[in-house]
Amino acid sequence: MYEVFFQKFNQRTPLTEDEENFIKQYLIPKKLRKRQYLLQEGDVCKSIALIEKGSMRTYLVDPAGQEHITAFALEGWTIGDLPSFQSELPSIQNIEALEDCELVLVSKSAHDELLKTMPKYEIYIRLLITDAYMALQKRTLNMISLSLDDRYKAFIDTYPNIAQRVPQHMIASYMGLSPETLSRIRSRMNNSK
Amino acid sequence: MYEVFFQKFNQRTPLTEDEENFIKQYLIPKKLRKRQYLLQEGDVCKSIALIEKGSMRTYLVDPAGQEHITAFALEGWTIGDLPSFQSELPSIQNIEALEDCELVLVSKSAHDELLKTMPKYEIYIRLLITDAYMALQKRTLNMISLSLDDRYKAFIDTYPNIAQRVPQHMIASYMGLSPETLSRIRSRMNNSK
DNA sequence: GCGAAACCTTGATTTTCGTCAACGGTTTTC
DNA sequence: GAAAACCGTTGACGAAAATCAAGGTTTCGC
Repeated sequence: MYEVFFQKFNQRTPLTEDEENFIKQYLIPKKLRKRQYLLQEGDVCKSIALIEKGSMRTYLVDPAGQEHITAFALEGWTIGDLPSFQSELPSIQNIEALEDCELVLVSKSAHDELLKTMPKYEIYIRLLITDAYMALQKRTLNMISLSLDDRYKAFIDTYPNIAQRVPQHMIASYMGLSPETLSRIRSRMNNSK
Repeated sequence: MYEVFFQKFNQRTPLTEDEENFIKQYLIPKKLRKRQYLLQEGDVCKSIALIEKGSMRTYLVDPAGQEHITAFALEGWTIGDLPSFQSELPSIQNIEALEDCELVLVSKSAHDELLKTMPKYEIYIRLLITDAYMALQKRTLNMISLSLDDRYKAFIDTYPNIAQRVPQHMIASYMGLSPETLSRIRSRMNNSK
């Protein structure tokens, strides 16, 4: 239990056994079945979650009622809606399990307490957010500067395991495309090689 | 000198006078004339910069040779290329002064030293990156889910001062549009009200 | 103060992607 | 095990934005 959580933590910020045990007090395990929600729009995001097992998606519903996937997450990734988590205001996003999931939750109060009492946790969080920021920036740069074909290639290269486990129409949604267009990109790529 | 820097710092993490003086040792003032560069692609981003006065842009040149503006920054904002700053590897972005600028630089070594010795600096950086992440996420969500007209309105609402100080073709570039398309959006908006 | 850039707009044409629709194959579900 | 839902592909069409081109205005540099 919590294996992946502490593996990821130690990767960035090595912990003693005592420190691990101290943190464990604050962690809450949670299981979600496929299609269950960790967060629904309108609710406050009360926890950030590390995925021990399974996969999830975050999505947004636009004014026209269309869904747009904004993030995928696999084992070892941390998810949550940061604006809602920070502000304790209702979220506009949804987070749903794509497969049966085992999660480790850190509630807002636990998070605040750990930030206050444990410098290593503060460092860990800073590194986590820094990485998230850089990944998001890379995504934004790709979105702006690459052709569709190259964006799809970049996605496959960066996240080969997502491409395998997630239906294509969701990848299209993540890329901001219609499923038909992604299908055509793929057939274009197959023909030209 | 450093007024804006400490105003922003104190806003998030109040400092005593001694603490301010401690940090001041690490700060380097720098002036840039319009069109001068803080960072050019291929170089390592050696400092993060707070803008005391002036405005800047960050841009990327794509494989086809086209420029894409990825960020604007005004007084009180902090800029730099995080992936390059963190990794000390060459950057793929350029940061250029749009007006004459007065900057406050924190070098990588100063940054690392401050992180190590001063918990309040660590907190400040975490909050800074958290805000940057949330702003970038909001931009990404808008990009994916809104119509062009609404995206432009959202930009104007969020950054009215940028819209005033920056040429429209740069805003078009930031939004990933041709200048002509942005011009037509604007005339559409004027006609319908 | 004058010439040259830079900037914004408008029109005509082309390209690209979304939408609509139909089909076949696979997986779920009861 | 059959019906239903889901999924990916393909074709025809239409809408939206890019591109190309030209003209008019403002700003900048000397």
